[in-house]
Amino acid sequence: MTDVARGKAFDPDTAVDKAMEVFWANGYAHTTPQQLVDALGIGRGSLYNAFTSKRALFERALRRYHEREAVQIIRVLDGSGPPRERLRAALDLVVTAALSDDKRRGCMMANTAVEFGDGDEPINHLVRRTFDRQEAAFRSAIEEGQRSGDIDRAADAGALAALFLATINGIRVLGKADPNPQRLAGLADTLLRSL
Amino acid sequence: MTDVARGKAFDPDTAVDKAMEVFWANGYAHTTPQQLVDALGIGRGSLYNAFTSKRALFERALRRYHEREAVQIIRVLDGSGPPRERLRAALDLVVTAALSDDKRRGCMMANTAVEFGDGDEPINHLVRRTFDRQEAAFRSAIEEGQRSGDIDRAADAGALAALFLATINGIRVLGKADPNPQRLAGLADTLLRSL
DNA sequence: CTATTTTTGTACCTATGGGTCAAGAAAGGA
DNA sequence: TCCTTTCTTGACCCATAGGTACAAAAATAG
Repeated sequence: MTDVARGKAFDPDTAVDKAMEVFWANGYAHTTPQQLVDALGIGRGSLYNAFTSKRALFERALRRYHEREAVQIIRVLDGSGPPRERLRAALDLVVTAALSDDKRRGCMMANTAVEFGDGDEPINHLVRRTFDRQEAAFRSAIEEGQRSGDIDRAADAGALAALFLATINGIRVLGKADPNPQRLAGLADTLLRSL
Repeated sequence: MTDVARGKAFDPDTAVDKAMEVFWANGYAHTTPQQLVDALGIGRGSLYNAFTSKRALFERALRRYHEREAVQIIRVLDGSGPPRERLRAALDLVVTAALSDDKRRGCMMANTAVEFGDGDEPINHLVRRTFDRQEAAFRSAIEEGQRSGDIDRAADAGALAALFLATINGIRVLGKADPNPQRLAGLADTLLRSL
């Protein structure tokens, strides 16, 4: 066998987590290599050696965000218990996040959607997938509620799911501008009442 | 009288309009002085002489956006005709904009809210004011509908207005990621049906 | 202990960002 | 006509962004 070489001194996985925090809080353009170096606690050379480029690291961070954060809402929706309550829990998750987010980071997916638009296909693709999945989860929960009779069967579950998706993203935007409980706290109720 | 000097060769008002387009399409961070120089058709020096800084020009551009674009929705809501129809027209305005926006510019207010968060008070203030006014306009229209009996009087007009505001901002975000008519076209209907 | 391979960190590099400035040009008054 | 004032322009400037190069260090199989 050929000789085995030195191993990494830092855990790349943890590093991606830290990078995620930085990008999440600052956005892509407003994040500098220096901030990443400081946050990850490794040298500049190691950073580029391990992650190739700022852009590539961002993509990994965004993917990580999807796995760690964006999926939470899906888990809640797919959970057990009455569908209506799951819908409420999902909305509450978003509202609570918006209100307790003192750094005003918002949602990294929404932030990225806004910052990149269609400017970068791989990234845009990730964002779309996240939105699509969340929408699908909303839809499943709504349809389940319809089957169990909790939710009006005449309603268009797909359309409602889209409305839920739009609303949570709206909450994220409003939270960025003004995390005002007066405005945000009642939204879950109001939206649920319309079912 | 003191001597009169050379007049400006360009119209600052028109220039702000042009700057608005650039910032709207690219965001603040992704806009370079060079792009502004090119778009305004004036020299670099003139630009800084007339507008002081990129930041200051952005603020003027954002203010202009408020006057020119963000107010449209308020005008529609404050207009005449049945309140429900005005609400629909306002929502349609946003949906149509999202779907026909081939540059994916989205809404400059929402974009700015996301890009800056609370990072810049004067700018954040502008964004908040726009949102507050739009929310108030939604509320007025809803209350008018309640008085005329078109809308359930038991509903909380303020809460509904917040939901409308969140929804239009959500539409803007979704439009950025994926201007998909399947998802967006029905939103106005769905939301109105909940009244 | 050594040969091999990979990591590490710092010094370095180039391009661009955002901004300033000096030298002329227009426009009216004396 | 010359003067004063303000505008215009392109050349210039500095700091930072984003990334590379390379010498030193470290880890492991033998």
